[in-house]
Amino acid sequence: MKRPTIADIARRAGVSKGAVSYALNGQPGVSEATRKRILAIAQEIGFNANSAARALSGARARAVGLTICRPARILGIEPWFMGLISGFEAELGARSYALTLQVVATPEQEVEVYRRWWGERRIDGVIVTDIRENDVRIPVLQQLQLPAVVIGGPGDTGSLAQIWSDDAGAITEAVRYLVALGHHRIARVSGVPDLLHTQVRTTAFAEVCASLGLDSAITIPADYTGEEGSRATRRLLIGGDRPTAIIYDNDVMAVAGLAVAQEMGLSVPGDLSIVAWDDSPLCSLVHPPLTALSRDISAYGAQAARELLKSIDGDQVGDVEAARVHLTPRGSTAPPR
Amino acid sequence: MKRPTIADIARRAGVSKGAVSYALNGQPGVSEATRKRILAIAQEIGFNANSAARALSGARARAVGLTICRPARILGIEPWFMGLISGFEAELGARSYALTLQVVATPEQEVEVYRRWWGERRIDGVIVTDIRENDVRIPVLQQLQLPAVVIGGPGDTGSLAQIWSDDAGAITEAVRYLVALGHHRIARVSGVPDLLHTQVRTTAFAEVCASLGLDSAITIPADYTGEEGSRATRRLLIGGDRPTAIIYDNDVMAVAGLAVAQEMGLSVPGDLSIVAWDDSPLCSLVHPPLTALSRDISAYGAQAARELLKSIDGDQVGDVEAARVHLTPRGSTAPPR
DNA sequence: GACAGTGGCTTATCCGGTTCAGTGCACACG
DNA sequence: CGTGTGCACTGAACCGGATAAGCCACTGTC
Repeated sequence: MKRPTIADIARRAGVSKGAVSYALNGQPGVSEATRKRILAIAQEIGFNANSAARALSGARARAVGLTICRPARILGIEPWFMGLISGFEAELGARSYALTLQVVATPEQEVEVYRRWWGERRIDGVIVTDIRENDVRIPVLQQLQLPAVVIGGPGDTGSLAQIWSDDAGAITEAVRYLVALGHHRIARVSGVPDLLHTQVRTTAFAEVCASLGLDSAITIPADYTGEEGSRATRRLLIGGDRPTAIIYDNDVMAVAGLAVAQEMGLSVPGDLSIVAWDDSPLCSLVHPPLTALSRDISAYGAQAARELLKSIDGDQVGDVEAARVHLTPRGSTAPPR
Repeated sequence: MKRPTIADIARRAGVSKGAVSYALNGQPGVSEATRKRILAIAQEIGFNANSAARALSGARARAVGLTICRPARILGIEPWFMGLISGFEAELGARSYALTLQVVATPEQEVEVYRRWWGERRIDGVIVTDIRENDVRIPVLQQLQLPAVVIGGPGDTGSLAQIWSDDAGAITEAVRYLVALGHHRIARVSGVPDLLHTQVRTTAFAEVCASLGLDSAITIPADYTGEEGSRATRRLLIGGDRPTAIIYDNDVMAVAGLAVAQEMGLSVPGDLSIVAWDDSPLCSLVHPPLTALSRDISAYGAQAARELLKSIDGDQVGDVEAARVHLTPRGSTAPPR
């Protein structure tokens, strides 16, 4: 089956290719009558502009890129990325931008992918997640002048747009809540320590615990997987004065922690309170349902996509704070007994 | 920053654009010495062929498409798609094909997306998941002559390649195992009934239960979400002669079922045995860990991508059976007491 | 020594859009 | 009636590769 081109439309409408192009793109230069006729023909023969030809003649590729740098075994179960992606799609789809995905192993590979995409003119911008301190990707993107939105700060992103949520405020709220319930020994199982938002949370956690005069406030670093979540939880629970509450940096580790508590015969929330982060449906799935720091990941993704599209359109964009993270109390938190 | 083109390379090497193109693509027509010189220059200036130009001159777009037709609230937590995607990436990345993703709401929208992609020449082929009976997408893809690999059969895919796993065999194995443990009343909570592989499983389940003379063998349809998994489980467990074992069509519903059992004060596996499907890390995350019908989803995805690339290369492809699904017994199954 | 064959390269064309510099025409105006 | 203006549209160049056709120098053959 042959794909229709603007030349086909031009022939049938008895006008030139140029006129068709103007008509289809809503440019001035054709009469209203001609435009309608051309649009009708395009509709009739099911015309879609060849994206390659369009991209080649200077216009947009009408695609944005997302690289994901996490091991495959985490990706499947981690609800974060899929939530983000469905948020992107909501915005991109509406403006018929495509989303190009690439899973990589290291930040260095991400840089390579950016360079390649840029050279190939494959995409008009990228969404950068899992930002680290002195992230190698930032200067490259600036040098390439590739529109980008950084998720996971706040951090020093130079001229790149960024969108971030107030993780420090969120963890402070969670700790205050636990203290109000009567907890004195609160621990935390964190995500990958290199990531900027992990550092933000770690610092804020230490500060609020100190300011409230808590007995103990350790953070054990983990990597978002269930295995490390279990391991960290076991380490915390076998100690002499074990914590009465644990805050986890994502919900997968929180669920794993819950299983460890059950396996050790501890009751949740009686012996141990658990607070998860992200609040995907996973949290309401288990018994007891997990208290969580909720945020609408899809909405976060949608907002990031909107900012990126703005940036691609040449609008000035800066820092944007996403909707507030809030504590959703469920059955996994209670006063310690 | 200006992107280097083959014209830049040609100028620096003192040859024509044509020669550079031959050299870069490993075509005959240039001497080994010239080829090396050209490749060295390309390397040095960081050349990447403009994908639009390449696609325009008849070559491939070097991208494949994947549409996902599931509500956003399922996507985040369902490990299946991310597993599949990371499998695709492993193969596609190696041949520097890009993966273009689109989340849609209905199969009709998927058809539209396929038509648009085809018209735009944006992709060289598509991966089709969640196939239904008389799926509307099959005839469209055949008509467009768009290379495709169908996942989720076996079904009637006409000339399209397909890859499928022996779900009937798997569920038979699970039922036989439960019967061997001493179970007589086995129930099942299925995925979306429209999907072909759900029907395959439902039929096989009914058959094996009948052939083994089981007292009861109901399948309650659900939709892969935790909520419906809980609901279906509650319906099963409040009845008079409740089942002693339940098989779930994915692991999210199985985890939800486990939570319902715990909430109702039933012991797992003492009062109720649970078998999950897919065996993502989620199954080993909860307590007790879930017995599951395991398959390597990433490997499945990788195999699908390989078949698709073959099909794009014009090779003949047909039906392929994926690696066998096998039962992984864990703590959630035991003889009924 | 004429001629075919071949390797190595150049030239020109094409893909399907966008865009800019015209062109022809109608109409207004002095 | 000549001129200016604006509109609707045409024609052609251009984006950056792939590729068919053509050209030249050299080799081998009879």
